[in-house]
Amino acid sequence: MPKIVVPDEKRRRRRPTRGGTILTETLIVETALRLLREHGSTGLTARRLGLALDCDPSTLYRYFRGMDELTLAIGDTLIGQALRGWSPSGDWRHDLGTLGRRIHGAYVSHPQAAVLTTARVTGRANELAADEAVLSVLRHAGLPVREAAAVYHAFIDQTLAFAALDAASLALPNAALRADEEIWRSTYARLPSATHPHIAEVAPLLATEMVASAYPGALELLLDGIAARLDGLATRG
Amino acid sequence: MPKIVVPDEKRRRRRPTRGGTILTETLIVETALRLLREHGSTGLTARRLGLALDCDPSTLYRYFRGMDELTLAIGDTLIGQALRGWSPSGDWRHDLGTLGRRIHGAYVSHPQAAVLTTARVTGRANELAADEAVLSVLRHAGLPVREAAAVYHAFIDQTLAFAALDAASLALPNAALRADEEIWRSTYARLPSATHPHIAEVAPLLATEMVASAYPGALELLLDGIAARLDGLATRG
DNA sequence: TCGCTATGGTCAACTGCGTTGGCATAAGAT
DNA sequence: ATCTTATGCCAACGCAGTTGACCATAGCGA
Repeated sequence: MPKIVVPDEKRRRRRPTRGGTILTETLIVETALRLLREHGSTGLTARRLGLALDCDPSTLYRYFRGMDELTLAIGDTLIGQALRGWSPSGDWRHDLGTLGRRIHGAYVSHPQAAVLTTARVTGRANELAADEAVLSVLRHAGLPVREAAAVYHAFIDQTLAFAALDAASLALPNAALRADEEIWRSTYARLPSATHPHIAEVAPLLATEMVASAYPGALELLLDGIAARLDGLATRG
Repeated sequence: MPKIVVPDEKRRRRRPTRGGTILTETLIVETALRLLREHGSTGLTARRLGLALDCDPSTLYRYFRGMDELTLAIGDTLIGQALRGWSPSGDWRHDLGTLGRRIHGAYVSHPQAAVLTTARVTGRANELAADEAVLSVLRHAGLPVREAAAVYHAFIDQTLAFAALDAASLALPNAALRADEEIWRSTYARLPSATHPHIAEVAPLLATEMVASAYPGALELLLDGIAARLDGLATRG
């Protein structure tokens, strides 16, 4: 068994599969993303991936140590998509806002994949680049190391937390989604005001309110907080 | 197979299992919580649950339509634990803070279970009670219906989002946890300052910073925001 | 007290999952 | 042309959720 997995760059012999396709790490990841989109966050299986790539499932173990490592590669690809083409403008507020929205957006636009990876640390190239970018913006804005660390933590966790939550509800398997919608219709929308007066009162409003993400608002609040902290530093010394 | 599942209150004939235990919905849920704690968030299986309860896995289908419905019941139990013994003090800021910390705390104290349920709508009794409580606090604080709906959305999503993220990292399967820690040690802590200067600079700080949750701070920010909105309402009319 | 019936527990089986060890073969070096 | 070995394939293992058929018995009406 392949205890050793050859990294993509080091591969020399690219032998085509039974069906003629030539495998690549990126081809595998992209196909995995497609399967996730098509079949939901539990729909990525080694067998299905093998079928889609027209290769044996076990072949995948030549490229990744297991499904977990494939998951990490998928996560890093998402971060890569978020950063593609970005460069700092020099305005910290604008840059942080853009980074946050881009990362959140990349995850949310692949909700089924995001569910699998938001809470993981990949340590791969794109993740490192993103962290470096955020920290760089904070330091150039004038935050001392200690404050930069704290703010970095809040910023990245809030971004990932909302990404995870938003992605999770977008990515529910169809059955669960229908179940949740059904609960909304059959339970929340019909609650008698005798027992649940306040829910009954806002139910119609929530129907439109709850579909949008609360992230943009929360992000602005956070940026306000950072601005206040920077003001404090400037006036005090 | 049992298309019809008899709700717990309606059960009449409580026949003991092969091993003598008498099944209950709550006994099943509590055993499930124990299994989740002991075996991680993927460690709850029908077979294992049957083993722990000394009954056949298929028996569980007499109580829940499937593992998904059991999951929802587990989620509602968590919310129930969060609210147990709580009653409003009348001070909206204190009450909202307490509700947020209790809900976040209940999920985080059962991280493996939280991972499965944070993004689900159960529509069961405890969830409804929690929603009603939050909305009630907001309305009594003086927020008009429309604002209450928006703030409710931000509040509950932020609480759940951080709960989901914090729980997810606490609940990683041991293998993944070790993998992530290893990445931290082998990659982040050793990044050369030539390529990633800002990460290298804060790496020692982050080691202590990243273990704590960013939720309490984020919650206070949100409460500040609500306070400001209430001030605006008071002075303007 | 007796029997009927529906509840609720059990058994065996199906499909699909990740993963592994052994094997075959073609790509690339010589 | 030949050799090595990287890389793909095959068969199999154990475990998952779920289902249908079967059976024991609790609790009811007589």
